[in-house]
Amino acid sequence: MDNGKKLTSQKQDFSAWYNEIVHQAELASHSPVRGCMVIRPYGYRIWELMQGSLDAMFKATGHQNAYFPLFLPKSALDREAEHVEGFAPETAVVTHAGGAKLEEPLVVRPTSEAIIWPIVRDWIHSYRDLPILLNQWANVVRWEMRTRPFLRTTEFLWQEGHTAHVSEEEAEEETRRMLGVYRTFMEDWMAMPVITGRQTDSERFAGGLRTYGCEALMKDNKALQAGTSHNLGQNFAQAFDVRYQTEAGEHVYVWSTSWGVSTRLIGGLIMTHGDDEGLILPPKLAPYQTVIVPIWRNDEQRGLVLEAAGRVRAELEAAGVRVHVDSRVGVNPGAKYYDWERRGVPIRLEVGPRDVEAESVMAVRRITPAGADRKTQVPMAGATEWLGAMLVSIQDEMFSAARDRRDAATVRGVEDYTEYRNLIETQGGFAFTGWCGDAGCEQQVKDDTKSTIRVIPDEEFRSETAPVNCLCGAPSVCEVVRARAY
RNA sequence: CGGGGAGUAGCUCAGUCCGGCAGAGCACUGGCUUUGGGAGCCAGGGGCCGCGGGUUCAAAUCCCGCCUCCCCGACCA
Repeated sequence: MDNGKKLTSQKQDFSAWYNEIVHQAELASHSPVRGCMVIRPYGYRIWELMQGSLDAMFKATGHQNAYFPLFLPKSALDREAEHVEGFAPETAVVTHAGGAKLEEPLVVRPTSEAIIWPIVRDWIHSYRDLPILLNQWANVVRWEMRTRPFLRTTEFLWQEGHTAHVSEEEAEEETRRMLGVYRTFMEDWMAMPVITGRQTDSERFAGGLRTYGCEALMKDNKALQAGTSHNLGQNFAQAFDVRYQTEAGEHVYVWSTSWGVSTRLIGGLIMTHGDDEGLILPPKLAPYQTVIVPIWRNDEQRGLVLEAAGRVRAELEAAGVRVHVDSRVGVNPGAKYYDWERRGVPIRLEVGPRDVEAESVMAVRRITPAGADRKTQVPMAGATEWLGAMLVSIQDEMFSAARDRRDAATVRGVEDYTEYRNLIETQGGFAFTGWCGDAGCEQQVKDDTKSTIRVIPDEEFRSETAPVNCLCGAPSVCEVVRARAY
């Protein structure tokens, strides 16, 4: 399963630590194709669990799944000027197919607005056809210069929501609603706290009106944009002539939105919770919420222990717990412990002859640091209730720990530029500062410190007293969150 | 595209300076003994030494050309 080596220290080289976890926890493999990734079954199972809960939330907010073509005619992408300018440098283009040169090149979708709206426009005639609330689970391709497993890959899996509305207010409401859905998912399922807010114009979706995002802070104090929600205004409706007839009989353009999260979230999960022993998964997204490791010395004990393990498993399964019995022969219990710790399983249950005798199981929580007293003896009779409650508790503890770490790495009220630069270069983290609103100033700080304005935070995240000045000394027009980011 | 590094077994690499049978650890296969924190012994399998050319009796090693990957920057969900 692995090469038996300890992980490197995350303090020394977070990037190497991250890559080792990805490989040792069997989440992904390198692809022979540049910058692409192979998601292995264990990693894909995490994605499936993410898909499941997100999809349920999309359905609960009235959305329906659909599927649209992988290829965009180049002319369609060209329809929205800012959109094509934003995405053209990173598109892959098919020029030949069927043994001949194509009359019109096809662009492998970097996002699907340019294929969805030319199609969906024919579904919309009247105000009674609106809103259109669609979601697509798909892969997209963006030819980025630099790639990292899950965080930035040439090809990635995601969901993209696309909606059309009768008014700007409705579109804005939808944009904000889905940002909220993302936040709920990230915090309640991933146990990853985020700051929500609006992006500055320089970070806005190409062709959109307003972009909102969720920003998380990784363990190395770098920010990760975990999801975005865009109010596209009428830009795409105009580009693709998507109109409807109002009650009064006028033909007017729809207001559209789009929003997406990707397999990048798996990277966020790793970098929010992992430690030197490997991955740590929140119970709600763990392929196995518990793994039972049977321990025996001879065939007789093996029979007894496996029988007891089987009973515990059956009871847990009946209670809806995702459980696995690691009954591999010829692998020592210790080796199994390391395997499942590396793969982030929240609770390990050990069942040996002594436990069978005492009618109990030995439970070990992944989030408790290695040490003498981390094992808890749990009576077999109440094991299912104990474990169910413990999974809930672990989910909460993980969120609290991540939020505390994020808050501890957050600084407010910095106005002096030297102090800011020093902060970013030494400890990193989120810095709440003022901003003059000038894009030139934003760019200057970026060039200078490699840090960017991550988000203009929503009200609940703002400081009690608004900053007076921007880092440049000019009066601040709004508070912003700055950080170095992935 | 600029700066640096590396291509040898599934993985991590040694061997290259100074040419002479293709190597180690881990992983894998079989056998026996083991199993409460990464088991031991024995026996095996596995190679286009990145690619092409050149020098030489002889090239992983020297020479020429090419390709690829990784790291740091510029781009980004």
